[in-house]
Amino acid sequence: MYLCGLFTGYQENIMDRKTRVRFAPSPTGPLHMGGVRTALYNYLYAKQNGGDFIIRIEDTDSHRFVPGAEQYIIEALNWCGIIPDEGVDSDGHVVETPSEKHPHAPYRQSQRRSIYRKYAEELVEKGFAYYAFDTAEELAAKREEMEAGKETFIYNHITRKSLRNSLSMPESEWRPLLDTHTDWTIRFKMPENRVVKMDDLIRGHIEVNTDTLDDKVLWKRADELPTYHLANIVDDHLMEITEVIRGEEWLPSLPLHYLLYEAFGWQDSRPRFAHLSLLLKPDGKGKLSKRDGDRLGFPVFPLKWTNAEGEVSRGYREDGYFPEAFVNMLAMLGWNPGDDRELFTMTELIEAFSLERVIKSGARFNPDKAKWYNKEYLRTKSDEELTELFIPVLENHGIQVVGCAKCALTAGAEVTAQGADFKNRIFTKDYVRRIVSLIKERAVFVADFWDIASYLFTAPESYAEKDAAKFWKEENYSLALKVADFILDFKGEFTKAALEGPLEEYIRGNDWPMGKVMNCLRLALVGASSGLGIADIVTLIGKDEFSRRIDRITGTLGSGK
RNA sequence: GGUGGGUUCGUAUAACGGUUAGUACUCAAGAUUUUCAUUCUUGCAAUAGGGGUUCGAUUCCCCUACCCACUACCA
Repeated sequence: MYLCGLFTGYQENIMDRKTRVRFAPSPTGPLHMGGVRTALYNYLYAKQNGGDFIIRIEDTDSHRFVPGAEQYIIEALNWCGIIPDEGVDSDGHVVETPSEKHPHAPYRQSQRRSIYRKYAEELVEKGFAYYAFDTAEELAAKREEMEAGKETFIYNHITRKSLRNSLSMPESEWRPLLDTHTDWTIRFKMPENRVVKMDDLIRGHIEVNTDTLDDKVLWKRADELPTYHLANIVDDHLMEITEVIRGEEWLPSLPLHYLLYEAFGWQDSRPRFAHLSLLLKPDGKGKLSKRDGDRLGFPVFPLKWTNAEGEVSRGYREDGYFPEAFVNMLAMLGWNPGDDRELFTMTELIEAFSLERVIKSGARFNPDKAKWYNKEYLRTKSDEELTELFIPVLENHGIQVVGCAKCALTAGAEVTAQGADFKNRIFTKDYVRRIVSLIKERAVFVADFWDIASYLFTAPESYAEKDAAKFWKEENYSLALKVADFILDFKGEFTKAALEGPLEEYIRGNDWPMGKVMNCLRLALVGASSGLGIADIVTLIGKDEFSRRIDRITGTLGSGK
């Protein structure tokens, strides 16, 4: 009866509370895409439940701090559209002083130092923890010694008696050490032979015997900082976190965390836990690492990162991925909506997400699928938007884009009716937009536009040998030149719609081989036997440029007629 | 080694204990097209192995194998 009452008390308590989840990264380097996924799932869960998504920086390891990592993490999440409700201000800085919107500041654990010591000592007073005076060297030696005898050293109820701590020594002996020594720790006194019963939102019921666990360090005197375990429980409690959604690597520490909540007397408000599986490398075995990205040619980080040694790691953003595509791809790696839908906006993800449908097993990352997502998102973008994105790419290739024909004049060029000045490499935005609308279905990234359509901005500099050998034959190009003349003499409106029909009629009417003739022209215009329809190309580049390209190829490849 | 978690086509995944085991990516073939690409159609391809429970197991239980994590005064 008593236990039953406790249980319902816990349930009611949790049910009444506003959903509050946190993403608590350690600023030890750039945020891995697996980390982004964890943040995303937290965010989706919070928003679905009308709750808060909180950022907390877990920088309790002073030795592993990496400058810039914190800012990187915030910027990466921001790029993904994962916007925190609490912990980070609108300028992207971690909040350091409490306010109405950020009542639990500071959100950086190194700035919450003073909070943790009293909690650690409370545990000692209650008998759930103790002071340990063994130096790191002593423990390492002990560990080595036991491993030599093929035994595993665990700091637990068996070994702690023979080690230097407040449990094995008389108080008169250890008490003074608290002042004279500066490298003692507070360790959790792991109970003997107790089965901890836990529930995970994704994995279900789990039981672990405490005899397999060790007395974890909770607080370090040397730097006056807690370890992850203590800081995490204290902060989650203080920040009123309702669900902890984190990586699988934390599952083994869950019993400790349960026991800590119990020791503090917080078991009734303990958050619920969900442990996410890891992201695995595309091939072979093991988890996804930066090396796999380098080896297989894809980013593992959301944003580009340069480390202290100057090594650069590519990012999804810099590689040309749309954040929506990246987020969508990540969401589907380990979760599915239960039906065949694959394309989701953030809003749709918030609606459809559920922890129940998160997959337990590790998910291999598939770079091909990531590209497919980008391709799908690329074609949903408007021509205007894509044009704006394409312009910087063009500029990198020495192409100038102007707003209109008049603007071209002020830029010292005169564009054709189509909006092109090939000599000065100046084109109107409208010209670019027409091209974008024609080629966007062929691309995965905006940067691909150049590879696909450079011939619409500059004449080909070389001609694909294989294609030339196949199509540039006397019987073909003599006919192609006649077709070129037909196009040049075309009196109707010079648009694809007007030209296409008559052009085809002309060739078929003469009973000429359509494929061969067209590819001859294409070779002259594109430099290869690929690309848009001839009518598209010529009406885009205009008669002058068309004629120039025909002349060039006859001199280059032809018999010099 | 110990503890915990996991295992459906190559990959991501679907399937109240009853399906010809579905879908997407990749790959291949075909159709369309003036080429390429797109698009469309088709195809290849999976329940790790062994025991149970059951009329019936991808689904529940056990064992084995394999994979992953943890086993730090790191998170």
